[in-house]
Amino acid sequence: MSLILQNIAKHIALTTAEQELFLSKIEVHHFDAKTILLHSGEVCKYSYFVNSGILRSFNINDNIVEHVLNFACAGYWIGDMYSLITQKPGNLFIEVLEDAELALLSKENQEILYTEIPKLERFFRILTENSLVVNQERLMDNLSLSAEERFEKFCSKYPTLIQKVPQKQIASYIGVTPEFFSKMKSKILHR
Amino acid sequence: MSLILQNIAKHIALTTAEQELFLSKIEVHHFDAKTILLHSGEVCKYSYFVNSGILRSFNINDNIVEHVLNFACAGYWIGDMYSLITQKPGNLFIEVLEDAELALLSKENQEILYTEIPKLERFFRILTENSLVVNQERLMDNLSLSAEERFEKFCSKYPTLIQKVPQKQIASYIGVTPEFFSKMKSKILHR
DNA sequence: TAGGGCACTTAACCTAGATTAAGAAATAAC
DNA sequence: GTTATTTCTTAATCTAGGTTAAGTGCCCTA
Repeated sequence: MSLILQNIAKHIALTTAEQELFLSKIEVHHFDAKTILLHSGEVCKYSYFVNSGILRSFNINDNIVEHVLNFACAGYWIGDMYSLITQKPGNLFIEVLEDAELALLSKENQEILYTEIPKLERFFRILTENSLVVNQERLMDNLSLSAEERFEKFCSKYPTLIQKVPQKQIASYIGVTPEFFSKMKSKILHR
Repeated sequence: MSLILQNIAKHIALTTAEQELFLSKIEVHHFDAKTILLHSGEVCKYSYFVNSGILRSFNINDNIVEHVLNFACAGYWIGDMYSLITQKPGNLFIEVLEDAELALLSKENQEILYTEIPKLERFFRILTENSLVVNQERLMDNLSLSAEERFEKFCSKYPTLIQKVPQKQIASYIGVTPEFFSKMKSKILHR
């Protein structure tokens, strides 16, 4: 069974017919690393489910500094939630960091699926709740932990990412400059 | 019509019977300022909808420093989302800051309502999506804006709160110490 | 009406992390 | 295989915001 159906099955039970309907509403595509799926200023039309590869969402401040909002690897969804909801231009970029196979669910198809398989409201509610919890924890961590502690948490939470994404992006995710991150890293190693 | 039904009506349409069913599943109570509705370490049993008054959720770090996660005034929901979802002990406190009338929706009744009025899945999905968007923006703000800029945003977003909640709690919400907040405030005034 | 706490202010000093800059190492491009 | 570009490191210097501490005003409640 496809990863996305496994993902759904963790929270709700779909009949075979519903599964087929769901699959008929998504498009699976391959994207090369460095592809930008969404630019700041565009309206986000899709939720992206990651079958394989790694993506990130980020914004750019004053045309200079990047800030990573999220990483997504296999089994995760990613998108610009603000832009998806409002269908107004967002300020996020979504980029492929490592060659990826993605399942694209368009906003329109998502709405169609909600009416045809109301159970999916439940699925996406649960998904969103979980994201919210993770986000709230990260927010509190940013308010209360040191950069080093945030890095430790990142390591235990996303052990696979550390080898795979450029460390300046991890620095950005935990909220420090690449230079400070490098200093911190060598400080940790030398003890 | 009660505030909570108006709130729901913004996103989904309930029949009169459904409205009555919904109301039968919530308890409306009055709480005095300073009441702690939820302590860190407890399992959160209710979502709280604010009819009037002001609440906040916060955690306490190393038994010393408070960090405000959210304020809630009339028309807002508040709870410990992590604990509500998992039904495990959370680390948030929920406190009444200003005498409040609250509608309490227990986790069990919420689940019952989901089965009896499936449309409510949609309502709470939308609610959670909106919270997530707000949270993500706050996270990015904490990564990219100065304390002063965060304060300005807070002022334009929650103008009513500034007069009503102790400023050390606003300081905590935007992520600075009360001392620095005070310094910053007088700097802003003197120009 | 006193007095014990909070909330707020002010000021001196301190530090985690930013900035700037320049070189080394790794990737990518040709 | 060489050059160009990006990433990472190191180090000096700087600053936003933290810490400590002492003092002021203000509810409270007795």
